[in-house]
Amino acid sequence: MYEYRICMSRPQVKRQRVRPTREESRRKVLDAAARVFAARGIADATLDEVAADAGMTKGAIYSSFAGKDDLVYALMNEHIGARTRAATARSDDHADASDAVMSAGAALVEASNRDEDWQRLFIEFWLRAQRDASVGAEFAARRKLARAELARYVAAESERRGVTSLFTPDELAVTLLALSNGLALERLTDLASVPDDLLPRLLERLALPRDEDQ
Amino acid sequence: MYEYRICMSRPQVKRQRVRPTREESRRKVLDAAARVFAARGIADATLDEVAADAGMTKGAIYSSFAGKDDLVYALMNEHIGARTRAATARSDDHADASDAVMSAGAALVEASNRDEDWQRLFIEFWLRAQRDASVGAEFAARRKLARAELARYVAAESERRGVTSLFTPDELAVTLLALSNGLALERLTDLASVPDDLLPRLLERLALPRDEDQ
DNA sequence: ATGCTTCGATACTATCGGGTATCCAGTTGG
DNA sequence: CCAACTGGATACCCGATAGTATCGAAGCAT
Repeated sequence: MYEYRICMSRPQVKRQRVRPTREESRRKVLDAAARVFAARGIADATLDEVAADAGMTKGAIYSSFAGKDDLVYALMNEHIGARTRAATARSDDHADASDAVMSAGAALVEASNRDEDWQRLFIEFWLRAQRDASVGAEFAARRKLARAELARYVAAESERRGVTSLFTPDELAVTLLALSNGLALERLTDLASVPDDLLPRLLERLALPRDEDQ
Repeated sequence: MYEYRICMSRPQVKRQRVRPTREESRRKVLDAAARVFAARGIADATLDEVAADAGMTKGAIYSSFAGKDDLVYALMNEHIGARTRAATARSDDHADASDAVMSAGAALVEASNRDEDWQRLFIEFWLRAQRDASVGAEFAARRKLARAELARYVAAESERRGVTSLFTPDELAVTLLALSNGLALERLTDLASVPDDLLPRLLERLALPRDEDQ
């Protein structure tokens, strides 16, 4: 139980840290913020709550972040980054184009249903972006990137499979984002209003070409 | 210029009111609230601002409303009622089903683009409904009614025209709502991301049957 | 070791905004 | 014309919360 050696000779891992590094604290604060914001909403959550959830005090937050805004911003950047990465790195091992679209749609629905909290948070952040010009500009820029990336993916896939939709890749990309958010809005209002297979079926209808070319 | 008669004999319209009736005040407050909430958001707007915009003081608001919540609620009820009425009373004088869908979609886009403020307000109210259970229940109930009405309309139209979509009227209804909101979200983030003809074209593709029945 | 730096806790301030108590003046009924 | 009533103005309260000043303690470098 007693680690005499640590006291008697210089241990190889220096000595046990008592104070966490700034990065550790920053992480804890961010994680706590994610939880508290999700549970209570950004506007209603207080820094004291976030700090308490992180097992610290407000002082710790102000030590690592410029203020509440900065914290929110950092959190959103992280989340959006992660989501983008997850969305781009999906496998596509379906021979049939229809199957591929359906399964991609199903995966999207599942992901979206899994963290409803984040959906709400996203909407709240969107609202914030609408009211605050500087946040809005940054938000729009990031969103544009996400759209472009999605459009590129759609274009590559349809090229590869040799199918052409009625809609351009850009149009499909923005439609996908819109449907994803719009259906989530309805679903969070009333679970029963949006069947799980709706989005996949919509995507299939939209992404695939007419059966008979007109 | 001088209305002697009014002073010399009892006028038929009693005497000119100096103090407005409660209904008049209520109206002025509601109108002011619509403006101020639209401009600054519900959460950020203060009752003092609303009162000032109405040319009154906070006391007047508390004389006609139980509090800020009550005011917000009354305003939303009015707005949603008006919107629903406007949506249901639309004419349909297109022989071709495709034309009909496209023009209905175009009208919807135009209406949605016209009052962006209200779109934002709607989203903010949605968020409020998400956080507050009692508001949420009421909101969900109203939304359900709107969906059902829309679905009934879709069903009647497709019956009349003898076309059957891949999707049920209920599915089309919720999809329409979702697309409308989702695309508005994207458009308010970045005007250029959503061309005006996108929604009509999407609706046409979704509402009309396959060209060749599979 | 020693002194300088940094992290974070504590305690405080400032501000803001919803809500309320009170009072005055316009209205209405008799 | 007077008395009772009521809508609205004024001034206040009070809770909440973002932000800050300060200080002790932990760590790091020489």
